[in-house]
Amino acid sequence: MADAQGAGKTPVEEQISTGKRVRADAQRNLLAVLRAAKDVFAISGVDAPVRDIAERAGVGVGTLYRHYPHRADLIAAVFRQEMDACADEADALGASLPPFEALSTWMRRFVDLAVTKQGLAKALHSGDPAFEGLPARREERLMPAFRRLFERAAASGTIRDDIGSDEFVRAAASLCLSGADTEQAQRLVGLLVDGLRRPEDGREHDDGR
Amino acid sequence: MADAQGAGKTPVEEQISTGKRVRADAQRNLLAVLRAAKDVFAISGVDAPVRDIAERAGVGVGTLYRHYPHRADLIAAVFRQEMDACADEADALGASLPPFEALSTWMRRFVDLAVTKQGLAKALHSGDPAFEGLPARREERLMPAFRRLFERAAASGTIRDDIGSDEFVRAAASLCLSGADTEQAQRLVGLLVDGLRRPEDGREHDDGR
DNA sequence: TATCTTAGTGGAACGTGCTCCGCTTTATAT
DNA sequence: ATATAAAGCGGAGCACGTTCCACTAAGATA
Repeated sequence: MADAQGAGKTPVEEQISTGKRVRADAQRNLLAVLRAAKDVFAISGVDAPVRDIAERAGVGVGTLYRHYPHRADLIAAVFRQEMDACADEADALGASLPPFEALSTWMRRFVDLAVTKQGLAKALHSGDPAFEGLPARREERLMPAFRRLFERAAASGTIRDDIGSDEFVRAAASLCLSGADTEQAQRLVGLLVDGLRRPEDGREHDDGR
Repeated sequence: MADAQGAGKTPVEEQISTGKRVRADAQRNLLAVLRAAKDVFAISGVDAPVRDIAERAGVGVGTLYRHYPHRADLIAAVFRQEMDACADEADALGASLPPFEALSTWMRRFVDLAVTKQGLAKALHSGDPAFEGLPARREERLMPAFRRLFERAAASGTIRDDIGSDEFVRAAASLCLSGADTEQAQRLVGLLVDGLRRPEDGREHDDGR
């Protein structure tokens, strides 16, 4: 049995970190497959034919299987990749936009990710070992990136101070995972974000009913 | 989508009970498929090719799919069938053998069933709606049949009175489901059954260490 | 630069699930 | 008994997953 490399490292990282020689074309192909898979999954869902992915990546199916022996490996790799990208973007937004705008912009990005995850939810809960590392990755990479954005907004005084970052993001996630499509989820989470914004001074609204 | 008929009724029962006309050949084929599936599952596991089952039953794959649109339907039907047969046998044994012998003989039969179920365990816990009715069936048909045997043995005074029927059968089941093969499970449950037998009068063994 | 070694490639080929539809068999009406 | 309707049958055919291995070309060696 091929060892499922799980969600801890990409195959390339794996190979590099274990000191093995990695051919340049192999790296290229790996990346092409990953990108193709991301697209195809988005278009046709995670049950899309392997051949479609291989074709889009411009490689043979054999190559695809070489890198990702099981479909779950590929799904995990794509998802991990997207989580990382989303986390990176949090930092980028934090460095380029004012606190509240960075947060609200990033939340839209997060919704995209979370809605996608919906389709993966069944797979995620299948107990497949390939998915084992994903929750940890979320906690260790995605959530901290989010918290930095949130806390910066909090420190700037532009958001309410009676909502915790964790409960906020959990609420957003549950909106996304409740069966809504992207449009609807964006709208609902948008409400949440608006609600988070601290009212303008002197125009506080009456939340005491 | 064809309606999964679940584990509540066999398709034939379904058709008869809904007053629909059922052709004789359809009934024959249905039974043949069920028997073939039982055999093939036993030989090759529940992932055996559909074609193998159809061939053994002497029907085309189309016929098989007509009766059991999803593999889970077939598995559920086979398993339900076996549970019922096992329950029926409890009553038959109860009517033809002395209390303790009836119980101990039936326990061997039960082990066969339970060990088989091991292979199905993953499928059972997959959440497939086809399996929904099975646990209920076990409680409503198999367990009562067992309890009748057990209580008859208890009433006849041939077994200890400090063990409940439920804990006893649960213990037996857990021995079967712990990864043992049939041989081993039979031996272990045999121990359990021997332990259940009330010691001969005047030759009580010292269980107080 | 020319040669060698072998990691890596790609796609033919095979096994399987599942569908589709022309044909067969059964049951009913006459 | 015969004709008619349709339930049911079976297996060819297609899509897909997965394996296998002859071939290609990247990188090491001299």
